[in-house]
This record gives sequence, C-alpha cells and structure tokens, in this order.
Amino acid sequence: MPAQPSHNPPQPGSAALRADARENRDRILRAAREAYALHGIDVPISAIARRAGVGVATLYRRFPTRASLITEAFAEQLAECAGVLDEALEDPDPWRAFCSVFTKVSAMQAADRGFTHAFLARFPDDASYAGERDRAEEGLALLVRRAKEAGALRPDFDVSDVVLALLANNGVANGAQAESAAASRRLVGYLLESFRARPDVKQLPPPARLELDRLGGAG
Amino acid sequence: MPAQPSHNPPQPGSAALRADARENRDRILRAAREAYALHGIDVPISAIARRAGVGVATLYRRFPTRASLITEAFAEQLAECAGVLDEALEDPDPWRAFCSVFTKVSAMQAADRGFTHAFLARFPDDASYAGERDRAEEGLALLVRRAKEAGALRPDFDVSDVVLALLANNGVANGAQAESAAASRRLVGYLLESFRARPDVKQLPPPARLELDRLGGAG
DNA sequence: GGGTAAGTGGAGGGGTTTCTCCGTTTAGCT
DNA sequence: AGCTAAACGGAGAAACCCCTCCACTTACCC
Repeated sequence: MPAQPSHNPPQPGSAALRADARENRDRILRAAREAYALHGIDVPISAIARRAGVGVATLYRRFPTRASLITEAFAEQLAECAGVLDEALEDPDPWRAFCSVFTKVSAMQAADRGFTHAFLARFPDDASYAGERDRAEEGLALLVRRAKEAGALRPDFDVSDVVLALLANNGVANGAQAESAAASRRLVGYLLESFRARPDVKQLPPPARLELDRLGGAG
Repeated sequence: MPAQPSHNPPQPGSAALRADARENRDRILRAAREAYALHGIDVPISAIARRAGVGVATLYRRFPTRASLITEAFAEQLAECAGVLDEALEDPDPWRAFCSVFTKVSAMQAADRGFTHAFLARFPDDASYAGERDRAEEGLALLVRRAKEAGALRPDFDVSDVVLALLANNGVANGAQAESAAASRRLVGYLLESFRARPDVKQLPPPARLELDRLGGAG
C-alpha cells in the first residue's frame, strides 16, 4: 500500500475524512434518524443540524442534497429489511416466512414515521440502490411463490399485494399517532388472515399495477 | 319581515352577500374542490385563487384562514358521507349495509386525494361539525352492532377498526398514484373478507384506541 | 511548534407560502 | 344618474424552507 498515507480504514461513505469531520458526520446521521423517526421526513435541515450541534454548512458538505441525507440515514434500516428477507428465505415453512417478513417490516414502518417514505419514494432516485431493490423484489416473489405452492397463501395473491399491504400499513402507521404500533399490529392481523388460503375463496377485485418505485409518498 | 330588506334568500355560509361576491365565492369553492381532488390539500391558496379567476384578497375575505376554506370545500362530501350512512342504516341486510358504507367511503377517499385529510384531521378544529361527527359515530356503532348480531361481522370487530380500515385505505389511496382506485378496491376486498364472521376465528392483536379526531393527517 | 489543507458556522440569496394593506372598481338603492 | 358601502386585486410583509459563500478555526503531517 504505497499511495495510501491515511491510517483510518476507508469505510464506505466516510472514507478519508478527518477525525472531527467523521465524528460530525456520524452525529448528523444520528440526529437525522432520530428526527425522521419522530416527525417524518419533512423535518427541516436546519433542525437536524441544530440537533446534531453543527452548522448547516457542515451538514451540506457531507450530504450535498436533502435527498442524499435521507437515503444515507435510512441505509441502515434498509439493510435490516434485506436481512429480514434473507432470514425468511431460509425458513423451511413458507407461510411462517411470509408472515415474518410482513410483520417485521410493518413494525418497522410503525416505529419510524419517515421509514416508508424513504424506503419507497427515495428508492428510484439513487441508482446505487437499484441492485438491492431488484434483489428484494426477486426474494419477495420467491417467497410468495413458495407460500402459494405450499397451499398456505391464497392462489390469487399478487406480488403487488405486498406493496398494497405496505401502503395500507403506512397509512395506519402515519395516521394513528401514538397508537400506531398497536393499530399496525391489528391491521397486519386482519390482512394476514385474508391472505391465507381458504377453501371458500371469494372473487377479489383485480390487483393494481403497483411498483416499488413510482409511488407518491404519504407523510 | 320588516327588518330584512334583502331579497336574496339567506343561504348558509353565503348570507347577505352581494351578487358578484356570491358568484365569486362559489367559483372559489369549485376551484378549491377541483384542486384538492387533483393535488391534495397542499395546494397553495394562490393557485386556487388563480384557478377561480379572483385575487388572493378576495379569497381571504370569504375564507379568513386556510383551514376554513378546506372545511367549507369538503362540507359537500361530508354530507355525502352522512347520506351514505343514512342509506345504509335503512338497509334490512346489516352486512350489505356495512359493506356498502365501507366500500363507498373508501371509493371517495381514493377518488379525492385531499378528502381524508380534510375529513379526519379538520374535524376537531371546527366546532360546528361536532354534532355531525357524533351522529356519524353513533350510526356507525349501530351498523357494527347490527352486523355482529346478525352473525355476519366477526364478534371481535371493534368500532375503531372502521377508522383503522379508513386509515389503511387512505394510505393506499394516497400512495398508489394513478392506480389508487384499483388498489383501493382490492384492499377493501381483502379487508371485508377478514371482517366477515367465520367459524374458525383466530386470535387478533387487540384493537388500538383510535378516535376520529386526534389523527395525524397523511397527505 | 508551524504550515496548510480540510473543516466549520453563520449570514444571506433565492424560492415558496400564508395572510394583510390599501387604492380602485362596482353593484344596487334612491 | 349619482352615491356609498361592499367588493376587488395586486403588491408586499412575515415566516418559512433549501442551499451557498466566505472569513475564520483546527486537525494532522513534518
């Protein structure tokens, strides 16, 4: 390693930063996550800077645009989602796997006001996440197919119904204020019950063409 | 009628207005409804004034605050909701009545982006709607009780689950952009199926304490 | 310790929004 | 037709927001 005088390990996103700058960067991300969880993504940049104890200029040097701060702040939770999916894909019981993903992601939505907006609406903007998104969609489709083949998930369930359910849960999570966790749990209970395969299936309205991108955020 | 020189009948909300003022008031309300339906309640006042062909000052004279314009603009749809409920209360089949209310209100939500926000969030602000709200809650409770007693609605259904379902549908309506109508129909289909009484009821998470007021809008 | 590039914070430009002030216009009664 | 109170519209004040510029400070290598 001849041309690398730096001796702090180059971590992704904060490589080759001076020690104080790195510290500030971390505090900004922490402050952003806290603020977004409490008040949603509409929190002004200045409020995040104040909470982090830095000036706005410092924030803007690390995160040149508002959207970049948002995507970075939620990268961790996005990874957690991917982990939930991976874990579920290893579960031998397809229905339990399906329930697990839906339940856990819904709980994350309910716990963090800004999560869904960042998760759904900011996805297409940043090309670096395109691969991860595709992988998630593939995994989800696999999960759904397995659950159907096992006879646990109703046959007319569409992959887009996952998005539908997440949007519905988002509406509850953002609308129910203090009760959002309990409300979300109950909605998930209802929805999982109707997703379950039954002998007397009734005709459903056709699925909507929902994509993970092209979704207008709410909240 | 000695002390009433006016000969235009005093209509609610626009009593004793000069002819041109009344005309403008109506055009403002029409413009507001159109704009809110298309773009949600975040549309700036100036855009509504422009669409109505009046100046901002004219708008502000009739509707002293932004919120007052919103409540007035949605008064009609609110009345439509009340009509839907009244109609359902006269239906001899309680389950059909229940489905009808949920389906129709959900369709209204999906058709009009700003509807829910105005409907839920603006309710408590204006005391004049308190009576109407109480009446709606009573009617809804009656509808739910009847449907349960008829053995059509599952026994552990809570009245707050109506709010839960409307919040969920709102999330879909606001998030699914162009597909919101189809998406909403499908969600309603799923939810109604899980609300229906069944022999093999599973334990649900407990209901959340949701009230029609105290709801943070998502919109 | 000293030099220097990297980092910092606050002031403010440019944009949007809600709401107000005030000089001008007009409906409607006589 | 003339008068007057009612209604009008546009400019702009006040409060936000996102983002940038620039004079000052500080970490880090020698």
